[in-house]
Amino acid sequence: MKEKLKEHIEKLIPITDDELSFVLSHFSLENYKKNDFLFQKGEKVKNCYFIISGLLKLVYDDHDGKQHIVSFAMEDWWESDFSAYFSETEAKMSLQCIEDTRVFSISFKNYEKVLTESPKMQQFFLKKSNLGHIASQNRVLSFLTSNAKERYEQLFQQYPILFQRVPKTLLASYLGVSRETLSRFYS
Amino acid sequence: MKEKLKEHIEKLIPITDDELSFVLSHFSLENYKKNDFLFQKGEKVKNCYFIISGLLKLVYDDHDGKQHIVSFAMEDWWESDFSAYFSETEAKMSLQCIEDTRVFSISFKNYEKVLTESPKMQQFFLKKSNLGHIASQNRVLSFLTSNAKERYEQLFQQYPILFQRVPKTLLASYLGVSRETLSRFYS
DNA sequence: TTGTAATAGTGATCTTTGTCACACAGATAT
DNA sequence: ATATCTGTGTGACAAAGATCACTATTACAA
Repeated sequence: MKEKLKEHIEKLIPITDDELSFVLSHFSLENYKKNDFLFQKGEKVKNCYFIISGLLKLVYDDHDGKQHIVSFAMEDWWESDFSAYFSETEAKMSLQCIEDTRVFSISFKNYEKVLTESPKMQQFFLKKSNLGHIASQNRVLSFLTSNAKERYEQLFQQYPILFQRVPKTLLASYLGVSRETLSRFYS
Repeated sequence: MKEKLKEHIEKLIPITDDELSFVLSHFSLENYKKNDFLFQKGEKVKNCYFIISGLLKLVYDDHDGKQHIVSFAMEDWWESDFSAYFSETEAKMSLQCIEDTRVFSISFKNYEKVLTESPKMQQFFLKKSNLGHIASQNRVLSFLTSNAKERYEQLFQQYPILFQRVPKTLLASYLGVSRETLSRFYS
């Protein structure tokens, strides 16, 4: 468990065991069951999560009650409603388990503490944030350059595992296409 | 000019004049004319830019030769092909002036130097990166939840100034809609 | 075990958006 | 001054995708 986070951090920044235990002391280990919410729309978002195992969806509910999946979060991902987390306000999205899930959770206060006391972790979070920004920009790009079928094929190439773990209906609402249209792409 | 960058930084992090001059010594002031490229697809991306005045487009050219606008960059914005900049590789996008433009430019080496020697600037860039990530995610969300006309209206609400400074053809390619369809939205 | 969700596939039809063709105005260069 | 390029609007038609209706299968809870 601790190893998982250590390996994850060391992909970007080398870190000693001492530093790691300092960092870990600011996280708490939490377990959730399928369909549990880590937070819901309208609630204050107190935590950011590192996913140790399991699978989640970050969902936006529009005015018609339709669900839109902003992202799937898997092992080794960080997830939250970052807008709400960093500004300590109410979530406009919900984070819900698709499978039983285990996470390390960090409060905003602790996040700030880790940042100020560990330059390495600040470097780590900066790199991580840059990568997140780039990933979102690439997703924008796929909406600009590709039609629904192409986006489906790109997703299949990038995360084939999702097609085994996630109902097609959810994939559709991640791709921005109706479930019927998605279904016709592979029939 | 220096004032502009100082005010910009201080929106997120207080900074002394000494720190500012240290930071500024790592930037260089550059001027470009309408249609000039700051970098083009395929070139190494050596710099990241803070825009003092003017207007730019970050463009992705697809295999059919169609242009897609990933973002417009205005006064007070930071822009680059961040994926290429941070990994010191070739641009997959181009950055081109829509108007005459004045920027502060910072090389990747200098960026890293500023980060390691100024904790405040590291804080600043972290916050900035988080905001960039959130903005991109919101753009994804608008593709998921809204049709072309709604996206057009959202853009008009958020950046009315663009509609005076940018040809409709470019707005269309930012919104992910054909120029003809865009034209029909307000006629 | 039986009834109820949730998931998935598919035909028919409607709506949105893209593409092609053309006209025209304004800017810019020679 | 005139030719050329850019930007824009619009009609006609084609294509992509959404919606609605119905069916079937599987998973799961009482």
